[in-house]
Amino acid sequence: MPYNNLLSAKQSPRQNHLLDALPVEEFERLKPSLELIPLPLGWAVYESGDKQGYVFFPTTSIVSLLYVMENGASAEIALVGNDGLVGISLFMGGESTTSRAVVQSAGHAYRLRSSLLKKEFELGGPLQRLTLRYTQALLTQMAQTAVCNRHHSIEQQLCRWLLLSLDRLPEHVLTMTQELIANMLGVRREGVTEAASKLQASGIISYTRGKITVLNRPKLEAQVCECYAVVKREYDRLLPDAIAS
Amino acid sequence: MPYNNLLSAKQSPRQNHLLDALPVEEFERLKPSLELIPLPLGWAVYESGDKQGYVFFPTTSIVSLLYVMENGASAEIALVGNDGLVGISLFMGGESTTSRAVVQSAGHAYRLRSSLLKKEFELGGPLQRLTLRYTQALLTQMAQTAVCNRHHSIEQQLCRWLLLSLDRLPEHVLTMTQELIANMLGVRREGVTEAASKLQASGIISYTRGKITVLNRPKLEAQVCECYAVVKREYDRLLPDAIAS
DNA sequence: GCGCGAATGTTGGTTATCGAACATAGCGCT
DNA sequence: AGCGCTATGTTCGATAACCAACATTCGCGC
Repeated sequence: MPYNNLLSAKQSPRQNHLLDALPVEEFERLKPSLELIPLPLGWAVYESGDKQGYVFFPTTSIVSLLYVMENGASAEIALVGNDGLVGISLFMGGESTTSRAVVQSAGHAYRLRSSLLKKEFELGGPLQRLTLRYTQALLTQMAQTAVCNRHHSIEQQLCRWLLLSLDRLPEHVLTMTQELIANMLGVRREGVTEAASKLQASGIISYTRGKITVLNRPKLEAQVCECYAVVKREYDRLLPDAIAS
Repeated sequence: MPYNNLLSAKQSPRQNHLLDALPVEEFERLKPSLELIPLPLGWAVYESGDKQGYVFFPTTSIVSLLYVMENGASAEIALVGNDGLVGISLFMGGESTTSRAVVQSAGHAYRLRSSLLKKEFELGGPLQRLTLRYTQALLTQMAQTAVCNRHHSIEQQLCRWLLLSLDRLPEHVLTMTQELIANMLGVRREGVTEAASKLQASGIISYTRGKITVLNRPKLEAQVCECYAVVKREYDRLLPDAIAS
């Protein structure tokens, strides 16, 4: 049963930057098939190797792309929020990926049948241009994740992760336990506890069980490694129309 | 001045798997513009932020995509050899990337004017399909690099790196100092020395100044972390026609 | 065949992160 | 209001990789 928000797609702008950046004509073609659905925390949008029937354009949710190792340990590859879409392998031609996509922050997303997006993509128009540019931005995020994993401390990585998440949320508050953050970053929970308490001591964040509030974003940005800015600049460069408010 | 190898393009197969996988018609369109040129060791095919006039299809060379940090430290993001092409940002729409591309193993590559590739890409035919699938494979490699950087020891990463390089070379010999490998992996040279001497002690490799010979590939494969196989499987899955001999 | 420079080997001390085990405390539920 | 679960805090030793300085040795060019 479709939601009645369905009809209001595009009514409130900035729901999803990719959709917003589509010219009216293209958007109108997709609109009847876009369904706004809730994404519950922890839901696996897809598993490694899954063929996906739908792609998702998050509005208020954040989806984490992560790889789960044979021994169960995991590492986040990239974050997708209202700046992008989940399911690029559809139009990249692979139909599936080696990573999982898990809802990291509950919220909503527009769902679209894969076949429809693929058809629109193959027209070679604005949607193709946008999704490919988005994919390049995602690529940069992955590359920088690799760099950050190699060279930076847990504290710096936590800062990067907080900022990336914050940019994709309407609030300054993250609903997220330290345990979950540790899974994302691929480190131990204790490491996150230590880093988080330092940030709290500096007055940059405050947290209680499962809720993290960013109190002083400028200070957070002063503390983060270069990786955050590199990724942000690249998103801004590649998707200006999808970002300029 | 074009090389006379130019005329012999496609005469010796398996030079570059992407080019080889193109249907005759598409290949014939590009053929007159493909120039086989030497890529000298250490040459920067492009720098971070460069707009690229050419794309490169390596035949016997390997190009390393790496990010150089503000403090000069670096980390490899991915390897490109005769399985792919250097310069995907061209058709992804960004025209440039945040990473550098450096020749890691000297050899040759076909060079093609960016404008020509872009034109062919925009036709939406087999070349688009192939390059996008290749990009997804590259994406998997990047993701797995991030995972490996997070979770695996220097020795495991060295094994992965050796195998990835080996797969892209005609020989079982790598011309590469430990210092350079350390730069690629983003670790200290001493760490590589230690890992390499362990591998040598096990009879898996042997090396003298700047030359590494893989003596026992099965043993090397038994030692490597899962990251190698994940990447290899994904390349095989996404580009079967470009790989089946 | 010699020597210089580059590549490799070695050492001791330092740090970040891990791993495991356990202590405390806040939230939500009844 | 209190209980219990779950989130967070803390400790210990172990380890992998770092950093810096130095020793050795190979191979290329003269």
